[in-house]
Amino acid sequence: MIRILLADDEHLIRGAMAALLSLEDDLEVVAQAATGAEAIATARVVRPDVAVIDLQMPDLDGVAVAQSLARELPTCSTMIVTSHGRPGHLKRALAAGVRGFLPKTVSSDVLATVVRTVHTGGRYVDPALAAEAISAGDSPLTPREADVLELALEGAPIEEIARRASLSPGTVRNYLSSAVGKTGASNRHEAARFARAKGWI
Amino acid sequence: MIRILLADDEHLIRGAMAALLSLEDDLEVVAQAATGAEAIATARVVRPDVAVIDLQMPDLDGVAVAQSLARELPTCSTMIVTSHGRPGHLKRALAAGVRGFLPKTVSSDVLATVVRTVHTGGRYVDPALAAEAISAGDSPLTPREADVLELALEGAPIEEIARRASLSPGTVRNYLSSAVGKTGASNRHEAARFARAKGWI
DNA sequence: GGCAACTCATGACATCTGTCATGAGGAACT
DNA sequence: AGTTCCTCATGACAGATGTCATGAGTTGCC
Repeated sequence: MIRILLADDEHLIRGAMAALLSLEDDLEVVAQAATGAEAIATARVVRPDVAVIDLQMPDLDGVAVAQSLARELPTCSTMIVTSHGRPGHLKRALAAGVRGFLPKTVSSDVLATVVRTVHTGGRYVDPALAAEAISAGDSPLTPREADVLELALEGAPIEEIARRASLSPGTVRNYLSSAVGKTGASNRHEAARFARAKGWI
Repeated sequence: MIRILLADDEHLIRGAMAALLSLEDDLEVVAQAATGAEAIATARVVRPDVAVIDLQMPDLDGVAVAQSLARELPTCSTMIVTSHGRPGHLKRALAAGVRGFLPKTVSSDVLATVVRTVHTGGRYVDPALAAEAISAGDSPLTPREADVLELALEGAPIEEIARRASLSPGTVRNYLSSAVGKTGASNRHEAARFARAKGWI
């Protein structure tokens, strides 16, 4: 019997996935959590075999949870399910020791199969997401460029970005100009959206 | 027995919700669809009592589906479930004749209850979403301002917005300037994000 | 008919942004 | 020690953008 921890902030989906997994004879959902913090706390107590974590949760993001779990419970395999598969997340997730990475568009059969796969030490990444990640390539942005571009995401004026990054406005413009060049965009807003889509920020 | 059509592009969630609803004695999921078009086509054939539609789907948006269903199958009550509850959608949905509007954070009990409620002619809107919609208020934007602002969402330069809206660049700047003033933003990108958050575009 | 609101446009002006040249300082690698 | 890259900064310039005044044409309402 594989003991599973399920974490997703959407009750409906969490409950539904629990119902699905419980239909399998060899799977058992032993705990559920609605936030990242709750997931970690619960995992410490119930020590599940496999943790199925939603990528986007109100507090901690799924990858952060995976990182904690990998450190605290090495025997627990973590897999992530997500609605919006952005390439950058996959890369971060694998680096955090995640063993499975799936979009929520997969069927329940696949979900159950992957739970078994990661439990026996295997890995599974959704082929479509993997292809996307490969085609997205590595980020050409320097760390600082990425920082600044991220602050530009919400549409703030340069003045504010400079304050929030503790940089001079001129420097901010230089980084943004460089980022715009690297992304092929025609202004920082387009560049920011592009970089976000590629998972670079 | 209430006959239900379920539409959601995420297999996992659709299958899971179907499993949950089927646990109820008086509910029966008679059809499932992964896209808006598919949902409409299927509904024409199976003529369900209640349609449970996801708001965001690859082709048609949930509200558009609801509109078609209301016209073609007046006996079928439509309800919408969604992950990201933006105020504007709720307003549009109610205008389209949707009888139930829920975030996916609700429990399965609530889902089943609401299915029964809309089937008997009642209405149900999640209280939190309703509150949000009220606090968002009515859009102060004129239709054209909203159009132009929407084109500005992706960060395109004015030149391109003008082409896509078939307007002169000067006119586009006027509309955007007006929209920026009304939203209290400091540039069109911030204004666009703000308006989107309020559900105005 | 008169009024108000919306749509579309032009021109002028100030400011904001994007681009480029340039340079100092630090870290990493050979 | 030399090279390369990143970080941070300044100054200058052109072009993009935001703001304002103004006006013509349309529609809907009283």
